[in-house]
Amino acid sequence: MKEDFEYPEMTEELARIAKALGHPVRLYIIQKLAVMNSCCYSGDLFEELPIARSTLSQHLKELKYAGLIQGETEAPKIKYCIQRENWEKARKYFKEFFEL
Amino acid sequence: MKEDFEYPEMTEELARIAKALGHPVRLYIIQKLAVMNSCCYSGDLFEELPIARSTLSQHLKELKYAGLIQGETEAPKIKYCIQRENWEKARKYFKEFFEL
DNA sequence: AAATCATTTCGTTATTTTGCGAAATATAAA
DNA sequence: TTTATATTTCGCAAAATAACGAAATGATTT
Repeated sequence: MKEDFEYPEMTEELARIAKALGHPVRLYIIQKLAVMNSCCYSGDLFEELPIARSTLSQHLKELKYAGLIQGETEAPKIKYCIQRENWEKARKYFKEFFEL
Repeated sequence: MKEDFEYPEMTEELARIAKALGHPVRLYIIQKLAVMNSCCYSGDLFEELPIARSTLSQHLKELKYAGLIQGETEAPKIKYCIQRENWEKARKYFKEFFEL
């Protein structure tokens, strides 16, 4: 019974998203990109945030891996924007989770 | 300028909450307690989840630390319920975050 | 007082995360 | 083709997380 336990539908996916949002730097970035509906370059964020470029890059990578953002080359920069499709899905999941 | 950087209001708190929700076991527990509006004992959860009691206890501790749940002694058991006040705050924060 | 029950804390191990600076990559400008 | 620009990857270290079983705790029943 406990061997073949499975989490209900959303649970694992929602946990993954929550985890990706579970760091101030990443939340800050998402806030900027999704909530304020803007795109930006790694360099822009570096100017604002008190962390090294490489650290920032790691966080961007994680958000990308989680599917929440996407990077579009605009050489020599990379323009990061929200990944609308997945973002909407995340919104929906959280909404369901919170008010159901 | 970057030395005295500060995250906007909610950011750190929301990140803390998101982090606490960022694990399937913890999300499952919250789902049970908050969404289904039920309380339960550690033992109940142990029966369902495929993890050791001690591991479960750790997760409960984290959720308690994050302020999302509270434990009320009902000896020799401990009845865990959602911490409504903080839960509503979390809801509000997420709501703001997601639809603003 | 001893045995039982529900749960937590402790000690340990393995893995992941967070952070940095240095070096690498890739493109554009000189 | 060299130089400059923007960003990432690499290699590393420190800290946090996740997991377990064994031992401890605290309350209740026998």
